[in-house]
Amino acid sequence: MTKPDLETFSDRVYYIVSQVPFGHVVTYGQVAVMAGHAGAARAVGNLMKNSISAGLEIPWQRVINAQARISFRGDMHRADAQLALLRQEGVEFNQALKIDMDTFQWLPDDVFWEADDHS
DNA sequence: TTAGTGACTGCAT
DNA sequence: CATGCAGCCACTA
Repeated sequence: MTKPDLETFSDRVYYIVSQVPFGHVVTYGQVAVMAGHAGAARAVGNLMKNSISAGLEIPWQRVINAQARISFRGDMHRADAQLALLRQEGVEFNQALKIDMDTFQWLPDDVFWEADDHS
């Protein structure tokens, strides 16, 4: 896979999320690591939120939290939409609204970006 | 340049 | 299993 020469954290995040396969999910923390900024999970969440107002067309619904659940810390309206979208993709939720990560989590073989020591 | 913010996390209660 | 809380971090005003 040839990855674009993206410099900024946000551009990398948007690129990574755009690569998540239909019917699969990734966690905020996972995306942060893949973008070379482990620990920036919270920032990833902010970017997903911004992506909407920015009008970016990315599969933001495929990004969930480390508990394998949709984050309801944002507005419920968005959470409901996310749940519906994922179900449409075939992603299944158990009674506790949790996703079976062994089945649906996207674990790419390729390394996107190595960890950034500074920046 | 600085302070505030939040779609996060892991650990402790 | 459910809360609470203190780090963490890029983005914005």
